[in-house]
Amino acid sequence: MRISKAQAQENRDRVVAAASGLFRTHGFDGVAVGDLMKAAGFTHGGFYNHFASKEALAAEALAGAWAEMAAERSRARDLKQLLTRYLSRAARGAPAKSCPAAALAGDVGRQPPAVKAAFAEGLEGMVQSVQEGLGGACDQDARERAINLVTRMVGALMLSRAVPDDHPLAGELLDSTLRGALANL
Amino acid sequence: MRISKAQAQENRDRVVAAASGLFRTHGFDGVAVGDLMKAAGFTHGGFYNHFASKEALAAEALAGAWAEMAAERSRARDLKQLLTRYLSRAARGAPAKSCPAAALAGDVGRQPPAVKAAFAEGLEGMVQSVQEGLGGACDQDARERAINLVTRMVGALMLSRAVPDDHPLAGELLDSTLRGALANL
DNA sequence: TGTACATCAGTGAACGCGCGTTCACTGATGTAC
DNA sequence: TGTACATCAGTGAACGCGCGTTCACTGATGTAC
Repeated sequence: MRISKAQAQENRDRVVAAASGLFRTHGFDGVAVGDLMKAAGFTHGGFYNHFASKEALAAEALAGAWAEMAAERSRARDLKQLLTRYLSRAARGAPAKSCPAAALAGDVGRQPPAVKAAFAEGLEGMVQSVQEGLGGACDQDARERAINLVTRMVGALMLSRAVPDDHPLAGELLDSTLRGALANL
Repeated sequence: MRISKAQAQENRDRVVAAASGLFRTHGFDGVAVGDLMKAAGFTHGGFYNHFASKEALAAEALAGAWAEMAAERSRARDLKQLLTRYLSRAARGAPAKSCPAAALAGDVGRQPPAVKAAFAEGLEGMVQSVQEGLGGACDQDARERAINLVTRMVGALMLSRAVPDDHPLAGELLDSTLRGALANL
């Protein structure tokens, strides 16, 4: 049952979107090709009509997740609002919709070069947009400050998720990092 | 071919030690029970004489990795030396021997409670020993500063590993974070 | 514009493979007498 | 202290299962005339 080219493209996009969320929630190895296709509303067999491999989709889904994040960053009023949202309980509990770095950096470290490259590109975009939020200065110092902010954000969110929900550190990591980061703006 | 109790305990320790390194390098899902036993010099069948499940070993190996890290922390002259080593190229390239948080925080976020609890305990120890390194103050402010330092360290090392080896960010994340952290001591 | 045929997105069964775990077995160790 | 037997750490084959990927098939879409 062949469908129109436009429909096929839309279906493909649906798979990438589903993968973008599922990978962030369960990790690359925690989601099977069949799960991805089912989440998009299809059966697993058609997967290879669209993607060369699961790995190829991983790189694409990662890029898509970064694009989502970039859009959300540009919707933030200022850096303070961005940080407050980033280091929130809501973000901690919704990895599917939040930062790819905090959700997948560990996994990506063990992925093939294509995935690492997609990750690096998105991360570079995050650093640059944080740097812009810092006031627009483009010198070396501003970039260093941006990188310092990014490493704190990602580290705190990731560590908070690694700790049991009811452990004191779960909230403390978010709150202390937010306070510390805001104080340094 | 039964062996002595002392020997059995030593063998068990060898498996935990091997797991501690392999898990940090390849992630929990990246190492099979057979790989672990082979690395310790055994065949896979005997695994369940020592451990209830792979998950049980994961929690134990994580605790072991944290103990290793704690020992290394106490060998450092001061916080400056600790940070310099933590955020080094050598540490980036040797996950098997370096911080469990930077190597496994992502994985742990998707592991069962027992593993998360072991992780949290080790992380709390890291926070406390960094706080001690900050000068011994025990007030709330000192703890917050310690947490801010820990999130930066872990975030930077993890992100650096997620980026291709030859990408500018790989070194930049380590260097900028180190400079920024040292400036804030 | 209408017709005949090639294309190809989606289906679901099937593939080989590696995984975590179980099991019968071995034989030196530990123990009861 | 010596003997007989139970224990159990380690072996390697086997288990069921889920994975990524392949394949023959379907039938509406796209295209050539």
